Amino acid sequence: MKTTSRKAEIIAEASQLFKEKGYSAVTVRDIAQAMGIKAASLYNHIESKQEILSVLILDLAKAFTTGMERIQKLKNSPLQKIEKLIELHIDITVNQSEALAALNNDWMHMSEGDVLDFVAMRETYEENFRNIIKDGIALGQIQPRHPEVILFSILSTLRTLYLWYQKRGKLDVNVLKRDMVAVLLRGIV
Amino acid sequence: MKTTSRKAEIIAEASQLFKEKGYSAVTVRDIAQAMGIKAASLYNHIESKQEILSVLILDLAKAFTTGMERIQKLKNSPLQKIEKLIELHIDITVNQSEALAALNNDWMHMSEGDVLDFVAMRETYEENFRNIIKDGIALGQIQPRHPEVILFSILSTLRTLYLWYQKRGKLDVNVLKRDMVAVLLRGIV
DNA sequence: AAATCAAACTAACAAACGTTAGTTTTGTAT
DNA sequence: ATACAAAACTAACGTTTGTTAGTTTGATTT
Repeated sequence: MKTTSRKAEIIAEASQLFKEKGYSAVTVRDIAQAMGIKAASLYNHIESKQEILSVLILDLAKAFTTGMERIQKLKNSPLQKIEKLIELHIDITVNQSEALAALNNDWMHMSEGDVLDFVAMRETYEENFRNIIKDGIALGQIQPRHPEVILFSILSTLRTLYLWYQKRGKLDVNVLKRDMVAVLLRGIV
Repeated sequence: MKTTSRKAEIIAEASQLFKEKGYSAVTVRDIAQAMGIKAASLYNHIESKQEILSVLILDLAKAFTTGMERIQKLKNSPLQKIEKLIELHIDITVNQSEALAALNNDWMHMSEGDVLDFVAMRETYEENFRNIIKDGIALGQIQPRHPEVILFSILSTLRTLYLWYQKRGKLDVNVLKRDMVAVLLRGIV
């Protein structure tokens, strides 16, 4: 009863190394050693080192896109949608912090075509997020500040959450969601 | 009348490349080409590729430490000190965005000793920031939420500001400061 | 017992890496 | 003109890189 394919194991092991040292500083021999095999053996399962990176990043990008599409369809207010988006990021962070590191730091090392796909998905995601913020401002639910500053402030916090979660003793996810929503939406004063 | 040393020019050029591709993906031949010289010629001015990275990161870390020490001595309230810290980060971002990228992403590629120095400086900085937040909570100036969540939320936004500043048409610095202070301290609702 | 198949292995490759040694060029001061 | 120092050059080095080719191992199926 094999539950995970060998390829998936390799990708999981590689993602941890990528998170620690970055894609370019990790060699295929590092990955092989972490698996307890020789470097050449990896190529029975993967096409290239770059393929590992692309699988990691593009799968995760799709998860964000899917989540955004689901939330957009809800009959909620803009503010409630932003709460859902914060929860989406936290859920993904908790389950995929290694892939998140690669997505944040190493996307430019994918093949040219994959980079184009990724950047397009990213821009669409940000555009959708920005529109929800603008809707909230139009409805008077959100303060009339530059939407770009609001978007950036929320997204940068959520995107680097993976660096803190785990270092600080893996806080309870529900407590984290509640506190993050409070701080990001209502400030600290 | 030489105004900048050749070494400083190399470090400036390298920092731009590091920002785009990361330290490990940039070769000394890349740096040399950007300077219009051969790779070996670099070594008339620098000791190693790693030295460039360490100069970039440790100089910047010292700027943060110095700024923190100056602000701590002020006779201001905790909230006013946090405002000053936000302004400190923005000033540094505007003037040194390339070095900030290296500090955020490539500090682990310095020599072992330099990494230890850097991590110690970083922890001290965060500890001082956290204490200011705690003072604000004790005084009732800041809402009684987990200080760690507040610290993380503010710092992660400020640390990744370099990714947005410039992409979004180089906003006016004073406008940026005002908006960032408003969003980070008073939220968006 | 024979055949199959996934997954490991050894050996080697050409290219790219950071760095060194020694030499030549270039501009400035004597 | 000569001397000097800064800064470039050519040539090469030993390693490490990602990857390929062909072979062996070990378990499962026929």
